[in-house]
Amino acid sequence: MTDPRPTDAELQLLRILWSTGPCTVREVHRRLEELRETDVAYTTVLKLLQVMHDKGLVARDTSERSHVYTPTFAEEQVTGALVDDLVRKAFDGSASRLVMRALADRPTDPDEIAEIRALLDRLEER
Amino acid sequence: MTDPRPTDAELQLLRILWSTGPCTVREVHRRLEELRETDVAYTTVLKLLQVMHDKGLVARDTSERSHVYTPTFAEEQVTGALVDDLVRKAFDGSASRLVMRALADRPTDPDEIAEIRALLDRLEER
DNA sequence: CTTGAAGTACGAAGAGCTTCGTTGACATCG
DNA sequence: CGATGTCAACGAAGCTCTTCGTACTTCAAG
Repeated sequence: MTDPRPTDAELQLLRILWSTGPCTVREVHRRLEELRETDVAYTTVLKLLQVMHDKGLVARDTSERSHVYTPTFAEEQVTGALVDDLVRKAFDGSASRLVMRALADRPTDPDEIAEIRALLDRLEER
Repeated sequence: MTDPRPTDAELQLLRILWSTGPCTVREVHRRLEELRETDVAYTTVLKLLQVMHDKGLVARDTSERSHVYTPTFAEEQVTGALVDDLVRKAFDGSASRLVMRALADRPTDPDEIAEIRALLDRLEER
């Protein structure tokens, strides 16, 4: 199992793949350009996806001329790994310290607060 | 105001400065080597601190021959900026989504859960 | 005054990330 | 068939980050 921690540019493409489902390079490129304002060369996206394939971050179906790319890790796995990484490097391994910092000095929706409470309830049941 | 987002190596040094207080290069180097197992060249730490000074991450007192370095940002500011960054890049700007991910699939101390609840209470009072 | 220790400054190498141009294969339409 | 458009592959350039060696400065001890 490879390390499921993408770089920034890779994460951006993964987010497109997660939300859209399996895509050709052309589709990813189109979605990327409409997401950002700026232009991006087609070959930039192609190369990035090839690199991601080498790293094991995406699988590809080459049966058609236009290859189709799919994420190999679920979104929860990848974002979880990124959170782990930050917890380790910036919060001495304490996830709760990260949580406190994420909530402090930030307006948070009451509904979301309730949702977090519900999760805490579930956690305490073990 | 410069961007208070350090790289990984820079963060490691900042953490030493935050916990120990203003330090000379020599002191940071010693603390770093005892923190990690591996050896690090003295000039590596020196160069890193110089780069951090150029970026505005640390201030230095050059009145003595051994310069003394101090963080220019508080720990809360820097870790907060890192959290912001991750929230933006991986969670579509939703801090609560990051919180949920940080708590899911992770054994969390009951005391810490209580602490988070207390914070949520305080947040809701506004 | 000379020598050695401790310090700073500087340049450069190597790695990884991001971007893109060029090339060659392949299909499609006239 | 030949021109045109689409695609994958590849290499390379430019950037940042990290690491370290070398050279220069300063100070103190003999």
